[in-house]
Parts: sequence; C-alpha cells; structure tokens
Amino acid sequence: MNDLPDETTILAWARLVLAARSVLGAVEADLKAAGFPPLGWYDVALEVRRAGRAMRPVEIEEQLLIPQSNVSRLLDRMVAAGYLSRQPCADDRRGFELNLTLAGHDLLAKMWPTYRDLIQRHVGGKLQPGEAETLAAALGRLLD
Amino acid sequence: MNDLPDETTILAWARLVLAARSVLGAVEADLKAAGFPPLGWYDVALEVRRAGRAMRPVEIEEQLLIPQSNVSRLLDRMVAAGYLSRQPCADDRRGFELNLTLAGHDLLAKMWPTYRDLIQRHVGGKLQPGEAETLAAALGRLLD
DNA sequence: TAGTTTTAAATGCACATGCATCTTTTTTCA
DNA sequence: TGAAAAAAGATGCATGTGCATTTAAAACTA
Repeated sequence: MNDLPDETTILAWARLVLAARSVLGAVEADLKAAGFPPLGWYDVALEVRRAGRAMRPVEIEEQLLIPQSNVSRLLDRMVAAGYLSRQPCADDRRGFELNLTLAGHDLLAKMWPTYRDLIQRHVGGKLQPGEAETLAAALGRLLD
Repeated sequence: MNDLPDETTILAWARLVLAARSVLGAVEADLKAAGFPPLGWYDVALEVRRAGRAMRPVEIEEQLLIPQSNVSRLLDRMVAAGYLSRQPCADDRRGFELNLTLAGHDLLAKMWPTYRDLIQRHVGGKLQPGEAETLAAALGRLLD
C-alpha cells in the first residue's frame, strides 16, 4: 500500500496536468473569441439538459467536481444571465431546483457547433486512430 | 480540415477535464494538508533545478503554460518566501535571472517523498498495468 | 542610424476562487 | 419525541487570475 510510482506513471501525471491546461486554455480562448460564455456554463447547462428534470445545486457539484461555493456563485451568474431558473425546492426547503430556460437550451444549441469543432481541432485531430479509446479508458480509471 | 469528433473523442475530452480536476484537486488538497505550498511552486522549482542554470521568467511561462502575469506574481511569492532569487539579467536588461535558493532545493527534497506517494495513490494505483504508458503517449500527442 | 516593431516583465482593476462560517432544514438515533 | 448531527446553500473575506495597459529594452528594417 505504499509502493512508488514508476517513471511512466510520473510522466503520465505530468502530461495530464499540462495537456489539460493546454487544451482547456485553447478551447476556452477560442470559445471566448467566438463570443461565448466560459466552458463551465456549457457544462452546467448540459448537465441539466441531460438530466431531463430539475436538478439540485448539490448534484451539479458532484457531477462536475466543482466546490460548493463556486457552484453557488456560478449558478448566480447563470441565473442572472437568464440561462437557468432557480426556484425553491418543494420537498426540501433547504434546496433549490434548477431548470434550463429557453435561453439556456438555446445557448447549448448555439455553442455546440463551435465547441464540437474545437474538440476535434484540439483533441480528436491530434490523436492517432484508436488512441481516443485508450485515452478515454485510462482517464476513466482515474475517475473511479 | 473541418471534420467532426466521434463519440469516443468527445468522451475522452470530457474525461480529460474531469480527471485532471479530480486528481489535481486531490493532490493539491493532500499537499496542503501535509503543510506544503501549492503544486505550482514545486513545478517552478523543479523546472529551475532541471535546467541546471539560471532561468528567465519567460521560460517558465513556456514550459509550464502559465500566463505571463500569473508567472510574474507567482515568482513574486516564491521570491518573498525565499525559495527563489530573482536578479537582473546581465545580457538582457529587460529580464531577470531566476535561481533556486538553498531553501528552494530543500523544498524540492522535502516535498518529493510526499508528492511521489500522492502520484502513486491518485494516478499509478488506479491504472491497469501498461495503461500509464498509453496514457502518457496519448497525452503527449495533445501537447504537440 | 533613426524609427518602427517586437519582446520581457510589472501592474491596476475587475472578477473568480478557496476557505471558513452561518443559517436553515432534514436526518439520525437514543 | 427531542436533542444532536449532518446536509444544502449563501456569504464575507482574503487571495489568485485574466486582461489590458505600461515601461523599458532589444531586434528589425528602411
């Protein structure tokens, strides 16, 4: 239970940090240049749409691994911008229910074509055939 | 030049963002709990030690993919903490030369055993045999 | 060489984040 | 039930970040 990482593991870790920073930086910059809000907004909106029902802030927290206080204020901004509605939760008076507004659905629809191209440019296009598969598998393990 | 990412690529991208956030968050939290400075400090110190010579701030920028103004202030903090020295550059009067102090070398030495264990716990220990290799390879492509 | 352009680095300012704490409500369990 | 513990969310405060601008020096270029 206290063994040491081998050189390859250390390399993978170093590259994980750098690659995420690099690609995320590029995607965020390109999204902003195209006039869109930060990626985090898309992530939240997508999460809510995928759920297909009202979501609680605490669920956003867990799904996106964002600290609670950051979620709270990110939701503030998105509600203020009109992409989300936040209403008191019926069966739990501590909480709130989040729903996508029409503008929120629209944001997803408008951003996706650009975002999709950016994923291809900064990720897909750089990988060899089959590498996306092994990359996704390995990253999946890190999330368990 | 405008093809679309396949589902696997999109999954790899999503997991890249989440896995980096997850592992980085865990490592940073554990380092802090052990009384150490943020990982960025280690990265800078390691970069300078690896160079084996005085480094310029702009080199740190390029190697670590950190925005210029952030580098400037990160160096401020590390100099203030006594881990780095920053002195005017002889042959380029716009710039500065960075060197590790004794305390800086010491920081690397003191942090490494803990950091190394964290890499094993949060990365190495979660991967299947051989997976670190393919992970490092795929991430390397994203950095080109 | 003089004038323009590019580069290195710092900084002011607005905004985002991390952390601890607080309030309210729900859950647990004795 | 009733008290203690845990959970949801907001918020104050200090700190970090992003962005644009500024200063100074170096590199081009005509």
